[in-house]
Order: sequence, then C-alpha cells, then structure tokens
Amino acid sequence: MNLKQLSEILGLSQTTVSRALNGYPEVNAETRERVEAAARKHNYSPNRRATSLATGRSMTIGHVIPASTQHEMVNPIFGDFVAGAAGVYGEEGYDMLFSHVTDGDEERAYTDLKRKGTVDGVIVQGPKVNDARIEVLTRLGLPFVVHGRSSGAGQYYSWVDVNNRRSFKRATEFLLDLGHRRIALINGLEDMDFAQRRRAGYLEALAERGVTPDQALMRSAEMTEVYGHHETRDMLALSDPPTAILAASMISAIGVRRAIEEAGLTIGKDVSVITHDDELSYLRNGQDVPIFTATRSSVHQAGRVLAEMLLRRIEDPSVVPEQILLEAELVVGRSTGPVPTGD
Amino acid sequence: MNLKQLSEILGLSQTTVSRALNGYPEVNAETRERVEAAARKHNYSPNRRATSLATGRSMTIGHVIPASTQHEMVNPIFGDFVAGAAGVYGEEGYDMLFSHVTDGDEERAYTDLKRKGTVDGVIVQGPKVNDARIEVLTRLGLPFVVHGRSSGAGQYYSWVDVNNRRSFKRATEFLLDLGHRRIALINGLEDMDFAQRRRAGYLEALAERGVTPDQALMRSAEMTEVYGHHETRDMLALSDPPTAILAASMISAIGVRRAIEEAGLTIGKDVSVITHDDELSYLRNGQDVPIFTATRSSVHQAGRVLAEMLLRRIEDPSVVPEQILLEAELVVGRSTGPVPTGD
DNA sequence: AAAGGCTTTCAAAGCGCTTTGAATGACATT
DNA sequence: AATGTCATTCAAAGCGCTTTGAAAGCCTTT
Repeated sequence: MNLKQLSEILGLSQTTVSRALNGYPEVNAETRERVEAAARKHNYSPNRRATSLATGRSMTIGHVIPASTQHEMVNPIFGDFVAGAAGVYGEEGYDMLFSHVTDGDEERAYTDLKRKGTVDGVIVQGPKVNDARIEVLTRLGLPFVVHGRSSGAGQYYSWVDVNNRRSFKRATEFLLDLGHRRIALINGLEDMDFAQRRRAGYLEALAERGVTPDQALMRSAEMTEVYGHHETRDMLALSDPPTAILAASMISAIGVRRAIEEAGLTIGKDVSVITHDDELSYLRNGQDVPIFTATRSSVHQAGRVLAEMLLRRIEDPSVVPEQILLEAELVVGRSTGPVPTGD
Repeated sequence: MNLKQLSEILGLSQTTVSRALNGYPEVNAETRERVEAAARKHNYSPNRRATSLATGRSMTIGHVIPASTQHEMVNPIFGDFVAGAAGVYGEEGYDMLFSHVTDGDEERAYTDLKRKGTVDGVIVQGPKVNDARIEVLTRLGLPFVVHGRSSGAGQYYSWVDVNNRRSFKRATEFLLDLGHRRIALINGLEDMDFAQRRRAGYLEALAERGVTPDQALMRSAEMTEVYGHHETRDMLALSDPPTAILAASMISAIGVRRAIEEAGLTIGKDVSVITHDDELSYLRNGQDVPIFTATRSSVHQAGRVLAEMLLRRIEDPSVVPEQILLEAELVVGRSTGPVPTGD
C-alpha cells in the first residue's frame, strides 16, 4: 500500500492525502478524518526512503564508530550513553544509525554521511585533545554535538561534558585529607580529552598540597577490568606502593579491587580506592551504601541531554552552540579510609 | 555534486556515468576510467536515499530495541555482540540501524520497518520462549536471523545459538564431581529462551546424579552485578547454604564474588563459582589463568556469524534457513575446588 | 551493397513521496 | 452582476538515483 494506491481508494489526489496525514491546515476536517481512517485501515505508513528523498531529511542520527578503536562499542559506558540518546530519538521519531569506519579515515566518513544524506546530524563521542572531527564537521555544515570537549579545537561547537578536572581534583583532595600521600592514578587513554582533564585535576590537588607526583603511580590505558587489575598488582609490588588509588571507571575499579584482595589486603583499610562512576545499568555502584567512594555522573543522562541538544540544532542550525558542564557528585562509600599508620 | 552535474561535466549521460561507477560491463574501459577519475576529483558519491529509493534496497540492517527492556542496550553483552555484527556490516558496505520501540509493540515496529523500507533485514536478539517476533517476521517476509533460539516457534528460521543446555549440564557435572551437592543457579530472566535451556541442563545433571533440586537455590533476574551480589548474600545466609554457585554472566559473577568475600569466605575454597563467559572485551576472564572457571563462548564472534548469515539471506532469501549450534568450552580457573569438608 | 552482430551510449520512465502553483467553487462584498 | 476572498483540492514538477528499451556507430559477413 503506497500513497498512490491509498489516494485512488479515497478518490483524492496524492497531494491532499499527503497533506491530510502530515497535519497541514488546508484540508477539510472531514476529509482529514476519512483519510486518517483509511490509512489506519490499510495499514499505510509512508516509505521512509521516498519521504527522505523528497524532504531532504532522513530522520536519522549518526554515530560513527572507528573500527580501530571499535572498543568504543564494546565499552559498557558506550552502551549506557547510547541507550540514553536512543530514548530521546525514539520519542522524537528519529532512528539511530551506526556507521562503522573501516580505516580510521573519519574525515571521509563524515563527508560521505553528509553527501549520502543518510543522517541529519551526528554525535561525536570520545573526543581527543585537538580532535580533527570538530573542524571537519563544522566545515561540512553537518549538525553535531560533542560528548565531552576537545582542548584546542576552538570555541564554537556544542558540547556536554562532566567537570572532570574538578571532580578528580576533589577526589584527590579527599584522599589527601585522609592522610594519603602515595596516590595512584589509573587513568583512561591519555589522548582522550577527558583523561587529560582528570589528570590535570589530580596533579593540581597534589601540587596545592606540596605532594610531588610520582610517574610510577600514573598509569593510562583503555579502562578494562584486566587493566585495572594489572596496574594495581604492579604498583602494589613497588617498594613504596600507593596507599590510595584513583580509578577511571567502575570496570577498572573492579580490577583494582580484585588485585587488592589477591594481595591479601583490605580495600578501604590497607588501600583506599576512588573511582569515577558513570552509573552504568549493569554495574551499579552498590545499592544503598556505595561499594566505592566515587565521583558520580550519569552517562545515560548525558546521552539524553546530548540527543536533545542535537535535535534542537537540527531544527535550527543557526542557534548559537550550547555548552553544558555537569558537576559530578562525590559520594562516599566503603572503599576509602584514613591512611594506614605504620605496620 | 550529484549525478546530473557530474555527467554534464563529463559530457556523458547519467546512465553511462551510473553504469561506469557501478561496474557494469557495457561501458568502454577508457570511459570508465575518465568517469572514475572525475568522481574522485569532485568527491562524488551517490546519495544513499535516492539509490535506495531506486533500487528498493537500503543497505541497512536493523536491530529493534524494546524500550521496556532497553536494558538490552546497556547490557555489556549486547555491546560486544553488536560490535561483532557491525564489523561485518562495515566490510560489506551496510550500515546498522537501531530502532527504539516505545511501547513494546514489536509487531508494529517490524511491520513499519518493512513498510518504510528502512532496512533490508533484521537481527532478532534475546528471543524468549515462544517468541512472537519469529512468526511476524516470517509473515512479513523481512529477512531475519535469530541470536539464540525460541522453543516452540517452529523450525524454519535461521539461528545461531550456544548449546546452553549442554554447557550448563557439563558445568553442573563438574561441580558434582568435586563433591558439591548444594549447587545454586543464578540464572538470567527465565522468560528468556537461553535461561530456560541453562536451567534444563542444570536440572538434568542433578537428576542424573540423584540430587534433588532446591527451589531456594534457583534465582532468576536480569544479569547485573548487584543482582549477583544480592542473591548470593541471600543464599549464603540460608541455614543450609550452597557450596557452589553457577552464574549466568561475568557481570553477575563479579557480584557473586563480592558477596562471597564480604561474607569472609574464600572463592574456590569455601564456595565454588562457575560462570558463563561471553568473552566480553572489557570484562575478560583474567589473562593467563582464568579468574573464574567458566563455560566460554565468544558473543562477539556470534555477532559476526549472525551478520554474515543475515547478509547471505538478504542476498538470496530463498535459501533454506541455516542453523548453527556452537559448543561452549569449559575452562578451569581459580574459582572452583572440592567441596569443603566439615568445619 | 545489404544485412546482421557487437559495443557503446543515450533518453526517458520509474522508485514514492512532498510541495509549488494553479484551479475550482462557495460565499461575501461592492 | 461583477469582483474579491477564502477554503479546498488537484496536476505536475522535483528529489537523485537505477534501469529499460532504443539508437548509433562500427565491423563482419554474405
């Protein structure tokens, strides 16, 4: 059943039927009802491909996944983020499209997306320091919003970010207040912008208290469980091991805990741990009392906010960029305590 | 730059240019080269919307996400599965589309997908016992493949599944061999087909050894960390607690471990644990020696296999359904040991 | 020299929708 | 009675591609 058939059944022109279904005012109320009834009866809904060719809008939002770091997709944080965004898309009648870039050639991917008209806008995830994508998208005129920021990529783009610097500074201060001086940072990949900012906050707090940072206590990689475990085991074996650890995500924190326990130590007593908690659906930070003391900010919520922002931009691309900085809470759980005194 | 403009520049008809670019044989080799060079030079690539309207194919694969159990998306297992599939789509020039169904009315969602022509085929995830989707899709004639099976949904559809019954039977036998009799099952949601099969395997093994199953030791819910923790704590508090636990995923197993440790018990000594391990990228089961004894089967790989299967079906919908049953390995880690003897 | 067969190119139709510009009729206004 | 206005409706163009059916040009063959 297509528009032509439906209009023939109704004895109306395609124009009128189309207008009736799309809510245009110049249609007789009675006619509109007839049309709507017939559409329901014959289970008609317009062909998306044709509509989008005619209107130039695809009602689809793109997320580009580089194959090289395809990890983005297998990262549980990604799932929660995307689920948040998908909720908004669904409410507004948009679909979500993932484009898998084979060769890391993101510029071409975006150019194609624009050219082919597959999407009306994109969300940029995991921005790096000085991320080239922002310039490309601005130049292409494809509406976009960024999850996070990119230092050095200019001012005029929309983003939503957590105040990573401040939250990691506060977390570090919290540990310093408990008497810790040997504080380790198990960070995400350091070419990621967020990781840079977290590190900056950590270093800032140490500097203000006159604690000299130790390169041996600063680790950086993709935030897997095995990574958290590996680095922790490694550092606990140092002659002067850390008494506290700052982890970048729940997942690596789980690895941190495993390493601490394997070493026969008690978390929150022998070694304190603070993690960033994205409020992942499958990895909640405990029920009533948090498992980990944590800097908390919902990535699911960030997904929603970004999706809404993007749809606004698509609606009216001329509006000035919006920029939202979310503050993370510092919630106290059972993984932190005063620095252990001597043996 | 569109086809019309490009062909004007070249002084050729749109027909010839289109054919040259799409590799049709009836184009002079020299002409083809000229066309290809011009396309590259002017950065031309065909508009996907127009192509798909003309050909009736969208080069897009759909995944339907019910909003009710939107958990599907935030489940780390989902991420790894989808990443596997996305890899194949990318290689074959397909995009991946997520359709968020607001009201759980999946029948309508699929009908629309078919009607609107947004996708060429779909992957059905998380089949339940007697899943209605299979019948709907068969009726619609929309190519599909199922990740898992659906008992009672007939024979003629394509699927890839892990032999869940056998692997959980083997895992249970392994624990029985170690002397365990109080074996708990922390299963997934029991309306899921895979959970039913795992339970069947577990019960079968118990029955063969003459062990009476205890309803108090069989739990079922979504496989989060908190769930694993909660049920384990609960069961360890029983007057006759389990000495071994079978968990449905790495994530709930992590919760199981947390509860065991909080109870002051040692995993693999006081309580044995076996989990199913989907080989999640961010939650690997250890590096060299597995953390958990586990039934292992890569969900990422399953995603690849299913995607390939689906593309074959789209290519030729008339081929008979393919059905692949994967066997899970049983890998021995450090979480299991002989049943503790007395106090 | 005419007929037939290739190779190569083209004009035009069609995919299913939206939207422009025009037409129709009914009614109110002069 | 002529004009203007408004509410409805329509025919047709256009979105950018693919594909059908025809044509043009060049060789061979008879």
